[in-house]
Amino acid sequence: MIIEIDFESEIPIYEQLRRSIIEGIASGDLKPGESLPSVRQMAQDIGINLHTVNKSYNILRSEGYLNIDRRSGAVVNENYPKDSEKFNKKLAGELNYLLAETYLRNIKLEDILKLCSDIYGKYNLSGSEIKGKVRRR
Amino acid sequence: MIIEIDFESEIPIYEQLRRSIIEGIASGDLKPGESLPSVRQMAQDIGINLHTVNKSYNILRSEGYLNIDRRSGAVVNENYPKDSEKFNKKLAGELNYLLAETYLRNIKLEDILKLCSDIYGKYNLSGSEIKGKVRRR
Amino acid sequence: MIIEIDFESEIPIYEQLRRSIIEGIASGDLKPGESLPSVRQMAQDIGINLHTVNKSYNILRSEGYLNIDRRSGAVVNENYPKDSEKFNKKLAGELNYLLAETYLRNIKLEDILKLCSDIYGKYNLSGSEIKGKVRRR
Amino acid sequence: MIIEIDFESEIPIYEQLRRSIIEGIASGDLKPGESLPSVRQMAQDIGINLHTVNKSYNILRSEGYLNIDRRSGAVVNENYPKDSEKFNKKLAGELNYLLAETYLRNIKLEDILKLCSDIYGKYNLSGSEIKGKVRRR
DNA sequence: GTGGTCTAGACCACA
DNA sequence: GTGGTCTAGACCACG
Repeated sequence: MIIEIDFESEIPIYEQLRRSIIEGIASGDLKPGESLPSVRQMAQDIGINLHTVNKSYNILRSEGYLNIDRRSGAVVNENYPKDSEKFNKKLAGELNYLLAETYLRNIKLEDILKLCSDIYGKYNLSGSEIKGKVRRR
Repeated sequence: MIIEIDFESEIPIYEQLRRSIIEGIASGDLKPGESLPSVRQMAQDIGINLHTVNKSYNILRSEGYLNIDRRSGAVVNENYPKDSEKFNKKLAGELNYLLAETYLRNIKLEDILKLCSDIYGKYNLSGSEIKGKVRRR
Repeated sequence: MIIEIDFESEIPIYEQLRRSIIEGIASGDLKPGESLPSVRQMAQDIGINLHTVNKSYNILRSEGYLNIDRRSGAVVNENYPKDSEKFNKKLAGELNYLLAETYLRNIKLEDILKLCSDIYGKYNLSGSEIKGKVRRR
Repeated sequence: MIIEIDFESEIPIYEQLRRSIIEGIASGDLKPGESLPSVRQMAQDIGINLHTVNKSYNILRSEGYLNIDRRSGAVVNENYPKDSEKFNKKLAGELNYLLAETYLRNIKLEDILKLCSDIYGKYNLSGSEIKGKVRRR
C-alpha cells in the first residue's frame, strides 16, 4: 500500500495518514486482521517522525479502526466501528457545506451523485469478496 | 440569518463563519447584492473577535463570494466563482475520504445519495426564484 | 487545587494527572464551567513537561470531562460523560481483582463497604450544592 | 481454571495473568497447596511467551501468594500475605479514583455497594469450605 | 498567550 | 524488536 503525504497541505500530516489508512481499509488494500508497519517503519517509509505515525495509529485505535496488539503492533480491526451518531453529524455537516459550495459553483446534482456512486462503488467492489466473513451489522 | 459557532469544534472559528456564509448564500438567506453585517456588528452578534470576522470576509472575497466595498461593506457577489480545478480536486479528495468512512460504517450508498439530493435540493429550491438573474448555465 | 504527582509511581504521570483532575471534579474543587490552568502553567506548577499535561487534557476531553475552548483553553464540561458500558466493564474488572486481593488479605467486607461509602459520601456532599444546577441525568 | 488474556488491553499480559491467578485463588478454583501448571505448560495453554509467565509467577511469589518449589513448581501458598500497609494505600488510592469516576457518571452508591457485596460474596462462599484450614482471623 | 503540530532523542516495559 | 512515556525545543494558527 502506497501512502502519499502532501507536506504543503494545510491538513496535518497525522490526519492525512489517518485518512489514507481508512481509505486503504475501505479499498481492500488493508484487510481485517492484517498488521500495519511498525511506527518506526512507517515513519521511515514516508519520511516523517515516528511520533506523528504514533498519533495517527492511536487516533485510529480510539476510533475502532485499529487494535494495538502488544505482540504484533497495529492490526486492522475485524469489527469496524458502528454507524455512530457522532459520525452521522459530522457527515451531515460536511455535506451541507460541501454541497453548498458545489451548488454555487454550478456543478449539477447528477454529477455529484455520479461521483459519489463511483467512489463508493470502488470500495464496495473491492471489499465484496471478504464481505461475508468479516463485515457484520 | 442565524449563525451558530461551536467554540469547542476543531474547525477554526473563521472557517466555521466562512462556511456558514457560503451555506447562507446557497440557501438563499443571503441574496446577491445584499450587504452583510459590518465586521464589528457581526463580531458582536456572535461573540467573537473582530479580527476573526475580518479574516472570514477576506477569504470569502479572495474566493469571489464577496465584494468588499468601502461604503457598503461586505456585499454578496452577483457573479459566483466558477467551477475551478482547485475546488474539484478538494471536492474529490474530501469525498474519497468521507465515503471510505461511510462505507466502512455500513451506511448504504442509497442513503448517501438521498442525503446529498436532499441537501442539494434545499439549496436549489430556495434559490430558484432569483436564479434567472444571477446564475447562468 | 493542589495536584500531587509521585514521580516514583509506576502509574504514568499523565495518568496520575488525569485521575487527579477527575477526583478534583468529583470533590467539587473543580466546578463545571471552570477553566483549568493552561498547559504551560500547569506544567510549570507541577514541574513536568507541557506535552505531558497536554496528553492528560486531551484524554479527558475525549472522555467527555473537559472541553477545549479555542478562546479560553481547557474547561470542565457541564455535561459529564454518561454511564457507559465501557466504563461499567472497566469498573467490574477492577473490582473483581481488587476485592479478590482484599478478600485474601482478610479484610472484611464491611470495612470495604464503609471505605466506599466514606469516599463516595465525600464526593456526594461537596457536589450537592451545585447538583441541581449542573447535573442532569 | 480458565484464564483469559486480552492482548489488546493496556494492562500488561503478565499483570493480567497475575490478577487472574489471584482471582482464581480467591474464588477457590486454585486451592492452597495446589500446583499451578508449569511455566511452559501455562505459556503454551494461553499462547504467550514463557518469560511472561515466569514474570507473573515470580511477582506472585514475592507477594506471598505462591511458593516456587524446585520439584513441584509453583504452589499456592497456604499462608496468604497479610493485610499490609502498602496494599491498604494502593486500595485507598484506587478506590478514591474509581469512585470519583463512578460518582461523576451518576452511578448510585447503593449500586456500587451491591456490586462489591456480590463480588466479595462470590469469593467468600466458595472459599468457606477450606476456610478452617488456611484462614485465620 | 493559547493549544496544535512536528521533530528529536532518550529510556523503559513488554514479549 | 515493539509501542509507551517523557522531555525538549521549535514553529504555527488562532483569537
